[in-house]
Amino acid sequence: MPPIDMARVRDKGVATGDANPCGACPVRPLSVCAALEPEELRRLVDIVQTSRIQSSQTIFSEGELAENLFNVTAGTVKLYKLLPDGRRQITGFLVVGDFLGLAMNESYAYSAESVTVTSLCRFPRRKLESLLDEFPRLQRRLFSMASNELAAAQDQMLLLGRKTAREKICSFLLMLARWAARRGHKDNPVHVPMSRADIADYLGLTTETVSRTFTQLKISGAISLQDGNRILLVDHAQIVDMAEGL
Amino acid sequence: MPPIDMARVRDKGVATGDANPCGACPVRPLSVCAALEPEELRRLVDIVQTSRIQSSQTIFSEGELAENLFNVTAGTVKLYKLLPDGRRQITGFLVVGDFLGLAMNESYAYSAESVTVTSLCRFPRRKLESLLDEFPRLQRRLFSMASNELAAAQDQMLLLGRKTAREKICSFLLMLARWAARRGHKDNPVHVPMSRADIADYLGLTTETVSRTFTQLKISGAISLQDGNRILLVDHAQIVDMAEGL
DNA sequence: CGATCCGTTGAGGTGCGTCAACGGGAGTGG
DNA sequence: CCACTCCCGTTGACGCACCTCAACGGATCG
Repeated sequence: MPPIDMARVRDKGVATGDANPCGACPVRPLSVCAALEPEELRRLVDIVQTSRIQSSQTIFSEGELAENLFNVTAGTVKLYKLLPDGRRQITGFLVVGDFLGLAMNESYAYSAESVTVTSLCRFPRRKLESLLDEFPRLQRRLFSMASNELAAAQDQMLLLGRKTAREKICSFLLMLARWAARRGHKDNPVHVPMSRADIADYLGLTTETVSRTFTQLKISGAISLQDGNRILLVDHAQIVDMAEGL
Repeated sequence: MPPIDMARVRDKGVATGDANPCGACPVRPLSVCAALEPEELRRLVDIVQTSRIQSSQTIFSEGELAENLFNVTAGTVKLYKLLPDGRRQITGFLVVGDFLGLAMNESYAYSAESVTVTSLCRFPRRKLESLLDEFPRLQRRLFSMASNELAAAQDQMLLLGRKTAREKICSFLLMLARWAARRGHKDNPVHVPMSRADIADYLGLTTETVSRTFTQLKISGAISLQDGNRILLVDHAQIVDMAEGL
């Protein structure tokens, strides 16, 4: 997972971007840049660089000086932290519309890596921060996103600390379905772009346990594993119940 | 744990507050209200009500309409979420200077309860939000606090998902020491205001495992359990290592 | 066609949960 | 003052959910 060559990212961004890439951006309603005034949007366009990266590319690493913030416009990104001996916890997946860099001071608090082919808008941090001072609306939007992230983080703590493997897997499937619905995709069967190892590190399990739990759910008739990394939620109500331990 | 009588809270607040309680507030540097202009501070005073509550009092419950936000000026508060069968995850402890209500939309995303005798500043949510629009500085401060909370949440996910019981306990002790240091208290021995049950529900363990792990650390010579809920960190460097799995 | 990666399955071990008992401190009432 | 209860922290015995280690098949790729 080599780090991204930022010069190349910038070049590709210029190459793929048109004069006003944000004006026609189809995912704007989902993003930070939703509900900005035309004037504000133009100022944002001035500092943004779009780019497209392959899967398994490191976007930045924990502890690095945080010079750029990103908005995900396509694909999936994972955030993770490592222990010295290599144990990994994935703290979140980002999909279209999510903002990358909410939790940081001077340095990134986690590493970020693309799971699939991914499109990003890159904002130099200094410039974005001065825009924040000029446009309270933008700051308000970011604060609101941070609040939502915090609420999601609390949910994840409940999952990690108190749920069983089966409850974790069911919660995870429902989260994927909600994401798909938000993007306007069909949410059943649900597409699972990440590997078993990524799922395990997100849920605090091992790949073996993830695999076995999927098999159990399949045998019990709750789900059906389809090709193309898709999972059919056969008994949706039962999965909802199992996600909460009922 | 009966809910607080808000009328009584308000009355006590009026009773204990003086004309400009914030101007002389000793914990202001730690709080949201740090670095506000005198004019801004005066506007904040207009909407704030201070109160003091006993331990084990419910401040609000998950799912309730979020009508008030709080600032903790003394004592300790715990935030938690419950599963239908009663399993509990404490998602965080708040100490002096912490803001209560960062993660919410219309409703509270978790329940809040006092651990010790606690002093609170209460802000009606609507009024605080309109102040946010007027004073970007205030909004900036809240956003910064939310960012820090998010980074802390990521750390907690790593702890819950990937650390062993001993690593969890050592991380917890170091967190308490950092809090004490921030407050200007001596950080060794460290004061532990919460029960074993609260520690367990914060770390994703049971009270028995918490107790056993403390005993192990005591036997190994890393810590010493003192009376008055205090724990002496005998070998601080070793505890730091153990917290990270080294 | 070997090499590598990924997902699955099996066998066996263990860290932590469960259940139970006990002691000390605090509050309560006689 | 004691007797009683309740709550909390500790300790022991035991069980199990999940981890560890290992093997295997299918897919992808040079």
